[in-house]
Amino acid sequence: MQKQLIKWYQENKRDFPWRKDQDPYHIWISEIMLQQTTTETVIPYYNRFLKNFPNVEALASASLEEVYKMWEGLGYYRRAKHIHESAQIILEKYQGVFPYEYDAILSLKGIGEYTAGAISSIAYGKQVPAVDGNVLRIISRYYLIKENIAETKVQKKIYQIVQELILNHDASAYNQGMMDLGATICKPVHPLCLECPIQKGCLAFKKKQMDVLPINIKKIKKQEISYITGIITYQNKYFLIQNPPGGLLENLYGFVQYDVESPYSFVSSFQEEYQQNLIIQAHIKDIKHVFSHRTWRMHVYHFILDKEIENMYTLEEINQLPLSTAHMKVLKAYLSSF
DNA sequence: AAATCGGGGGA
DNA sequence: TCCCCAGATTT
Repeated sequence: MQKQLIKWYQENKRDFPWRKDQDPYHIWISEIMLQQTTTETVIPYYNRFLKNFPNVEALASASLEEVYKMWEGLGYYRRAKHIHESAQIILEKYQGVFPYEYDAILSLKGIGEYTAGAISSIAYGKQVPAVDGNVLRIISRYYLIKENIAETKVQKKIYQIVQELILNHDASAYNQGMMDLGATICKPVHPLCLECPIQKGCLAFKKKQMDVLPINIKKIKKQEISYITGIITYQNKYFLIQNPPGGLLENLYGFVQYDVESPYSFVSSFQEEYQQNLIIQAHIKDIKHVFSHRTWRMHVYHFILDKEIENMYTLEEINQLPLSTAHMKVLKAYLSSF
């Protein structure tokens, strides 16, 4: 099936800004952004990022906060920290040249087996698999693998299969072809088998099992947290905190919120933490924000301080700070409440 | 092996 | 509501 897939890819490949050349820096940035993120979402972020940080040196010499700002809204913010850290490693350890060896690439921060394979094959033409969600799904269907693709054991098996498939073939075209096939033809639901270039050898199509494969069972329990979220102002300034490293939305800025029931409890909690008194001004809005593993219910209130304290910012200053999407919603709700 | 880490879009 | 998306890292 390799030849049909590669031929199909060469004739039908999608046009993306990161497919204009094979510069490893470009491939790297795109692959990091594309982790668990759709291509349509990435395109504007990619273009803006390269405009601001055109090469490794520019990225390495930027501040972490500037990189976070470019990442604002894209999610999985550790990627921004890792990409910045890796740029500095490339500068110091590899004289600013993106490493060529697979193991060196894999050892960079934020690069796992998939991303190392994608960069190695696309930028350098190496014979390495790049097994992502698309490949797991396509191979599972093609070979009628009725095992749970969420299991490491099954993923290793599929990696081996792909490794043999790409021997003596164009791995770059194969890997990218699988991604395009998965996105446009061999989709998770309602695959377009009649248009598929590798339909002939596909066992799932032959056995009419394409709608039940792949089997992908992962248990995720989503907890729901209810917050009072405080927009705390004094005159034209807003009180913001920076999230501590290691946790959710690390290093991003946001409003204070406590896991309490009422705005009165919020005032008490704030008094205890910051030794400052607050006046409850108004209820703004209730906002629901869903993450992959938890849900926030934010009951947004406006509070007023009786003087200016540390960590207060004007709207102009906030524009320069990276905020999470959740708290960007909070700010917009407040500004549109007048 | 399971948990953690964002946000958006489709059905 | 549930699932998925060019996954990686920590526990």
